[in-house]
Amino acid sequence: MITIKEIAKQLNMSTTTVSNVIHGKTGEVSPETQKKVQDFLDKVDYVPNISARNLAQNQSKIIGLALKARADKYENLIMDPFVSELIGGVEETIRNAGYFMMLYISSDTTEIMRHVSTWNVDGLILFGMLDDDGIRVSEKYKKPIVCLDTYSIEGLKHFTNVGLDDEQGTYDMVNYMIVKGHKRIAFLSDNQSGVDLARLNGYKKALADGGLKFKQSDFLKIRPKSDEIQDSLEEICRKAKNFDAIMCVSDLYAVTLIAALTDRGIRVPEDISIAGFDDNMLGQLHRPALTTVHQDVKKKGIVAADTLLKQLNGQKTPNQIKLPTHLVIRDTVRA
Amino acid sequence: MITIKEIAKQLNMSTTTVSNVIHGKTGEVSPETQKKVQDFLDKVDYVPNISARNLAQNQSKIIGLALKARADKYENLIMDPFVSELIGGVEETIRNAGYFMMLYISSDTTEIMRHVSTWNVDGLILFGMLDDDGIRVSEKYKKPIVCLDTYSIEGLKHFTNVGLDDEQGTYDMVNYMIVKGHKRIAFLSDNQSGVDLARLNGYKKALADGGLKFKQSDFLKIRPKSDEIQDSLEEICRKAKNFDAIMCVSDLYAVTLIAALTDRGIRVPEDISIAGFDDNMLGQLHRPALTTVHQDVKKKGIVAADTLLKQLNGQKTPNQIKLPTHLVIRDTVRA
DNA sequence: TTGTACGCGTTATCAA
DNA sequence: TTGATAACGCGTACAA
Repeated sequence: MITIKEIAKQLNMSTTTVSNVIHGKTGEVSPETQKKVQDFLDKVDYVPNISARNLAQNQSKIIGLALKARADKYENLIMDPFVSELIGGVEETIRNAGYFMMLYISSDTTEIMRHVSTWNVDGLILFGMLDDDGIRVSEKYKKPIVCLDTYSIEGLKHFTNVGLDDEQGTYDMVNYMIVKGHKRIAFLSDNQSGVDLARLNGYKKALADGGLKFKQSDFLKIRPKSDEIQDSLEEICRKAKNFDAIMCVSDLYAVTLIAALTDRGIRVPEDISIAGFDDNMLGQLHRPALTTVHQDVKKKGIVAADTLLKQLNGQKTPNQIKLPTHLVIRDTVRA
Repeated sequence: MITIKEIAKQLNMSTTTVSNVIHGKTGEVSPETQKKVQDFLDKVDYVPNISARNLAQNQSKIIGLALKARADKYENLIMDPFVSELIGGVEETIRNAGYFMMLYISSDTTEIMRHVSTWNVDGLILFGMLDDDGIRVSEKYKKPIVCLDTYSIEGLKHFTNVGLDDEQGTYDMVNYMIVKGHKRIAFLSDNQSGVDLARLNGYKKALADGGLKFKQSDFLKIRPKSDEIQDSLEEICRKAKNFDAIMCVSDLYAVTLIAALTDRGIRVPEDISIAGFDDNMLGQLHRPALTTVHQDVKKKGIVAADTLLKQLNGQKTPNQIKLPTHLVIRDTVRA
């Protein structure tokens, strides 16, 4: 691990000169010395010490990707194909821009913020924030933040959010179900806030526009914790008799539900139609192939990272970026 | 971002004292001053600057998780449930031990090593290394390394490898197939080195022990690149007629294959039996549920991180750690 | 028990 | 065109 100081000593020159060559400030140094340094550099393959650089420049070249895990979903979070696709998109974009990515998963916002400030992280991508988190974050942290799939959180409103046209997505799908003759359509999710709420609203709107009435019992709540999910599915499958179709809030839940239904002799789509949301490999590899709402998760990650990079360069970015969705009609909704 | 220096100034004492209190060196400082500092600390919530600390101590508290992506599989790598489960296990363990995780994905070993040395990473978890990578890595990097699923790579032999009893896993499954009356059994994979080779060997051994002969044509090669996979599957499905069963090297491939077979009217397990390897959600949610070899991927990540942490504490660790596998008999191998 | 002073590797300022 | 030197924030040996 050779240092600039050491190089300067061996070459009988000052650290400034070496540093200038390293940073390509060609105007500041004569061609001869330039070459001399460059040759030496090639020989010893010098690697800068980022800690020292960070200290001197008060920046870190780190972008933090903080995933807030709901306690009841932690085990699922990292397994969800959604998350890994997202990470893939973000990591690639960040790396290509010469930044580094630090991944932090926690259910404790305070902990996340401590982590971020010790490392003097240059920018932050936040996923899974809700309720009062926003205020605490924006109090502590004064650098660029991009949120992902975050709806109207007080205190985060002045940050850019990269999201999806969730409402339109479920609207289109439920509308499609109605057109195909389904009347009793349920909605399945594990909560009613944020993204899930938006998708629920799209579903309700489609019902209303189709002349159907939404009843509280049309909302099916799934409890994803591993010690509750079986009971939860049992209950949902019992209620399934009352419906022609179920709009699920994610592909994961759709596929999980279909498996549970199949185990109980209820056929999809003959007995009941099921649709998902995400269009990930879970549904693509499923047979019958899952009818679902497509979103480009990797793109979401790329756009989020790109937006943050723009902010880091001092550019303004819009308050909301909504990526489109489209229907992927396959085989789990009866035609 | 308050600094120790600033705190010392405001409290009219030296930085040493403040630093001592922060590090709990209670013997060095009187109870009164201790309390005074502590109170102040709580009020301003001081966060240490890690860059400065790293520089002073020549360590980073960072553990690098480097995933080497084969160029032909990059898009699949991050989507594979295997990787996200692994990341989950590693991240959690590292975080609980007070370390930080830096994730780096690349197909270029040199790039990975540059990254690692700039950050002065304290320890490294390496996944997906092969061939000559090992030598280059161990030349550049003199700190603890733990490899994951790495077989006998020259130059990495003196590092601990956390792996699986891959050979036993496929042996057990193929043996089970034979017991159930299958005779013409193929093996499907995308390469024949490392983990895949070990699993192939287990398969061959089971064939031999069952009195069956292995022919070169029993190896089915799948090409996972998105522009080749369809052709590849077409070819494999054509060959499938010649077999009673196919042992797939992963659940992902097993499920992919079953979907392709189903699309062509070939039924599993009635017409052909399929087994996977991994036991991830892909197979669990599949119907018919996938018969597969179980491995605990999250545990693998945890063990790898734990092993590295031990080495960081100066403990010796064994050269090889092999986690067990066991059969999960479900519905895709005909009884 | 407390304080002073220096080093870690880099960048930046300013003088030569 | 080059070189001294100060700063970044922290830890620590050593002096008081």
